[in-house]
Amino acid sequence: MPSDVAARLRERGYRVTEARLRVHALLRDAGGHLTADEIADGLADGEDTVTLSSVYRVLALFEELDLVRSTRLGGDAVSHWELAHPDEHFHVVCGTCGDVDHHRGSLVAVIEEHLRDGHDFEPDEVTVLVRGTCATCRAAQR
Amino acid sequence: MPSDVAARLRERGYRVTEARLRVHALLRDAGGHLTADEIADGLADGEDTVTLSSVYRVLALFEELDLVRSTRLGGDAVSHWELAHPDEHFHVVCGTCGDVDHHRGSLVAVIEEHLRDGHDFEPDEVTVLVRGTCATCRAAQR
DNA sequence: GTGGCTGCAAACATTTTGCATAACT
DNA sequence: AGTTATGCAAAATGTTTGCAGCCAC
Repeated sequence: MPSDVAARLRERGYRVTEARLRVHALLRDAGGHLTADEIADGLADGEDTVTLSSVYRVLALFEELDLVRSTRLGGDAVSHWELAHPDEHFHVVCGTCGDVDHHRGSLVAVIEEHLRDGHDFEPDEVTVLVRGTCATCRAAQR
Repeated sequence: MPSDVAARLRERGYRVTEARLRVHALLRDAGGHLTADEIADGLADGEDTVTLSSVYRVLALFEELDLVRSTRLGGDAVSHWELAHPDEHFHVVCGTCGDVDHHRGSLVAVIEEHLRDGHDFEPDEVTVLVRGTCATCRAAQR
């Protein structure tokens, strides 16, 4: 079951190009959390390349189409990108090894409900980011 | 009851300077969420000024001393800064009027407990950011 | 007086943009 | 063929850094 980027693009009147397909494929294969730079590097395959600026343009389009999501892991200046999964999840980042985990939970729903009911605030987007130390790194420290 | 920045600085061997006192005072008076640029502007008082680079250096030091906290409100590239309050809270940002609210809750504690007990992950820092539309702006839309 | 702080300007890193060429439809 | 997307280079943005002089200690 190929994720149908092509169809999604055509459907919205955008062209199906090499660059777009390759960026999407790389994000899918890598399993998430690449920077624009890493994507450009990862696509530098001998002759064929995708420029950094094109990577940014592709990612901006994909975000508009809800195909990818950008996050700011770490206090960093850099954005990280991953394929958009419909199920809500939040990021757990280990500050030592840099590993990133996805956690699913009812948490986001709880926050939304609380704000909607208790504060008449309509939530659009809820971001939860946890930084700390993972089990493996903690074991190594001892 | 003056927030004793001076004492905190001396205690750690840092000097008590005009620039540091003024940055702290501005953050306290503004009640939070200023960018480095806004701080520099806010301190441009006739003759006396604090350079943008100094603002950044002061903020970096304050963050190390746990006097301030930086957050990335919005998908923005800019950092916002506020005095560090000991009680956990998270940010609720209205995308229409730009207003920022603080909410307190047991939520952060719940997340931490879940990760610690269920996943052997030691959380350092939990960031929760909600974007949406506030009551006032929703009323105006109708 | 001395060493840490500041201002200034220049460097840096990330992301965006203008324009001519290449490529999808 | 027509128009959109790409590459390249340059600009814009936010933040950091080197260095000489200044100020808190």
